[in-house]
Amino acid sequence: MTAITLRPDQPFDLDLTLSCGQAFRWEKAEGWWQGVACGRALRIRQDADRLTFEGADAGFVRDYFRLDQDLPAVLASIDRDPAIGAAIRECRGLRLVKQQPWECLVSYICATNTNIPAVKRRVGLMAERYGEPIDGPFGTAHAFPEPQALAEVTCADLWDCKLGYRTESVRRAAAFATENPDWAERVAAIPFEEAREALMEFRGVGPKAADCVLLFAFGFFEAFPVDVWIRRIVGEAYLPGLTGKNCTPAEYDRIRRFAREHFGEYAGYAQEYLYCARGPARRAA
DNA sequence: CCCCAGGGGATTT
DNA sequence: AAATCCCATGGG
Repeated sequence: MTAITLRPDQPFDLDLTLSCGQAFRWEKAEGWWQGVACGRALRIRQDADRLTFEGADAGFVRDYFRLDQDLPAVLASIDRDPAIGAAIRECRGLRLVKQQPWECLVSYICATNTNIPAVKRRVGLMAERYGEPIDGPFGTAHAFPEPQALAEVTCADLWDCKLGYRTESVRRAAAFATENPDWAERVAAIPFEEAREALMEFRGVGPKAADCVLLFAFGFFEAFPVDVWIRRIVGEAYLPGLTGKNCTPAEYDRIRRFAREHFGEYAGYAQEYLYCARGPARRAA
């Protein structure tokens, strides 16, 4: 068991961070969050400025939760109007965790046209069946499977992980990542718009999934994923001219380019704060 | 039971 | 380029 004390000038809210839907392998039980991240089975809780955890060292925890990113500076940079200002006041301490590209890519392929519990189920089944076992603080957990492990799974068995019509997309991504193990390094090394195009070469990855992976795994904080909630929120607060119910490609581009201009280089943080403050989690609660 | 959720791809206009 | 349908699953 390890504990670290958070700096008073660097807010962090573990509950908001893990419950806002950005990562799919966390569950809260009896006051503790437990999950698997980057091959570590981690159990962690927060009491005010104290973080207590087991399953990883302090360096990993700081890195995964981006505790060294200057959050007040980020929030100050996006705080440009009353709507985002309210979201910041409500969700201060929410941080974007640093996910692994491969797991994040597959997770968001599995997230198309579906809800968060279903994504968790799919990712969990793939890990449980094909991921490396990890002895951790809550029994045997499983790492997310490496590309080769998934590439060797038959379509029928992948289908049985409840992937549905996404099965073929995951299978192709696994084959590609097995043959091109440096794919993520190459995406990380090129400019944002090019990286976005590169991710959309994957079958099953469109604008929304690409923006999520760019934001959550590659640290492209200007990425602004647009789902129906964000579309609704942006339509109400910023772009009242939005028409129709569906987000057409042209409309998607209009929203994300507006956000990049309006919020600046950390537009992705604005997206998370708006989603967290006014999206489905809050309305349900 | 039906409806909603609600992303990407294929097809058609 | 825009509109329409379909895909498999989970939640209300």
